[in-house]
Amino acid sequence: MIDKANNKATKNKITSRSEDYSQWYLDVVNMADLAENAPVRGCMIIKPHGYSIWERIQRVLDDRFKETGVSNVYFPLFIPEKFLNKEKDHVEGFAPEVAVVTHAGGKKLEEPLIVRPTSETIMYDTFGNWIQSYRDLPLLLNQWSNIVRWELRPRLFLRTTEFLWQEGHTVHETEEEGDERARQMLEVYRDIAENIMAIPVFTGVKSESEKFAGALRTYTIEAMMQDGKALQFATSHNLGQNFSKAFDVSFLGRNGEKQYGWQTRWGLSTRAIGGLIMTHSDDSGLVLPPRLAPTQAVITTISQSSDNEEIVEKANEIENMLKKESVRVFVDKRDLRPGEKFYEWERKGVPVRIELGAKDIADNSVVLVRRDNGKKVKVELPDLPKSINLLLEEIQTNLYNRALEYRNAKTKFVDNWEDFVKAIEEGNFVHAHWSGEKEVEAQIKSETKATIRYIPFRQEKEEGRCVKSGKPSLERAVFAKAY
RNA sequence: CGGGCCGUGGUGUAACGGCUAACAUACACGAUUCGGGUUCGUGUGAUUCCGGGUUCGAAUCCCGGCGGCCCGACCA
Repeated sequence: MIDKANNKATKNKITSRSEDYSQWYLDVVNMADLAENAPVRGCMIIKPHGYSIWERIQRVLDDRFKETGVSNVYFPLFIPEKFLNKEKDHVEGFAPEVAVVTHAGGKKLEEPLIVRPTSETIMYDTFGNWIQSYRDLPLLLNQWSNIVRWELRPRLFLRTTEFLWQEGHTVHETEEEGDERARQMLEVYRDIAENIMAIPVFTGVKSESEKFAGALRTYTIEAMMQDGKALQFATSHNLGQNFSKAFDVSFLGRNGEKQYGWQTRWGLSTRAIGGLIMTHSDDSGLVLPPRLAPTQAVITTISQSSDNEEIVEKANEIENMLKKESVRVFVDKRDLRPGEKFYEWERKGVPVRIELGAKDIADNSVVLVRRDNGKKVKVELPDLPKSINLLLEEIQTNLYNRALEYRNAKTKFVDNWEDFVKAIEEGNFVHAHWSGEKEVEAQIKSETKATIRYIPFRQEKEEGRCVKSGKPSLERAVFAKAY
């Protein structure tokens, strides 16, 4: 059963430039069929480091959310079907992919329940009751949950039928305040992506046809994967009053009159893990940036039965020494051949390996090996805490710079159709003038598979002509083939 | 729902219409070894997806079914 599930995952690929990652990431992640004979793929994250990468992301994000005044809540998994129907764009966007519960308790339900594909409807139905006055605002909430979307084509990590995410929902008194919040949260995501996950991202606005179902505006951060395709890493939506009017999220304003709230919604999902893998990993396995890694350093003992006890004791000593320095460290004292242990921790992406054997004990030192470039360095034991912290930061910076360099090389400005097609073909972020027309956008998509990833926030006004239609344009949109 | 490819031990593959369906890996036992996946031996494990047909003879060819994967529409 397990093997069968693994096999399916193996065929559902995530790739780097040259390799299929399937073989090794199964150590970190396991795919499970949630139901026999159903095209369902969930994504189960096992915990080789004591806790998962997703939990690390949760911790880091939660801290940021709290800093901005957001509280956590949890709403039900099942949503009465009628709720979904209240907002027109929203229902049109999600209806095709919701899973519906029609039977329960051995009986047919009078009103079907849907398994949440997102929680706007059930939350906003409640928000109306919670908010009475402008004094109740802003309402700043976040929910960590799983959701289900019956996509036609699931893809490991990037588009699984069930996935984990965080969805933030806020209500504000004014349009300006709402928009500011939407942009603020986008900035939080950018910060996490770049400074914690070492993934350089671009920020901007989605085009009309790419925006969230029911949103006024969708802000996005986009990353470049090693295969030249773009990945929408996270989004933040300014919902305007679309939902507040549909669900009566209203309050008595300062002027004594009834007003509708201005809402935002922002989310980041387990897709981010897919982005992480596809940004940094190499053919030997996962590569985790130190600030994110659940385990930052692993001490591998190299021993024979005669000196094993002494070496393990030393390893524990070093472990305690590093824990005092807040290094997340694990001791691998298993009696295996060294090579076997080395390969295993490499595959799991631990940033630094600390090798400890008889030779090291003899001269009171250890050997540090970097995951990002494989370089080895011998360190005197007293210098270890300082060296390892420096090394972890160096790896973090190196990973970011490496990804940034790659992305820069994969970002092009073009001004005619021929160059556009070529640049898309080669897998680039392509800055090009666009007439702003939906039809042209659709035509470009059908001819090249490229979609508008974002329209940059700040750009010089520049006169140009749409690469496809030739019509005048004042700004560039950024196109790419995307996941 | 359309287009393409494919179904062989647990897994990954091989086998011209012809020998007991082969190899690798995994697993079990024993020995050996330990600063980059030690080595050797022994062993367990397949009605070649299902049903029919052609043939002296089918994993292989034909028909039907079932199932899977990839590409497209949908999408965090």
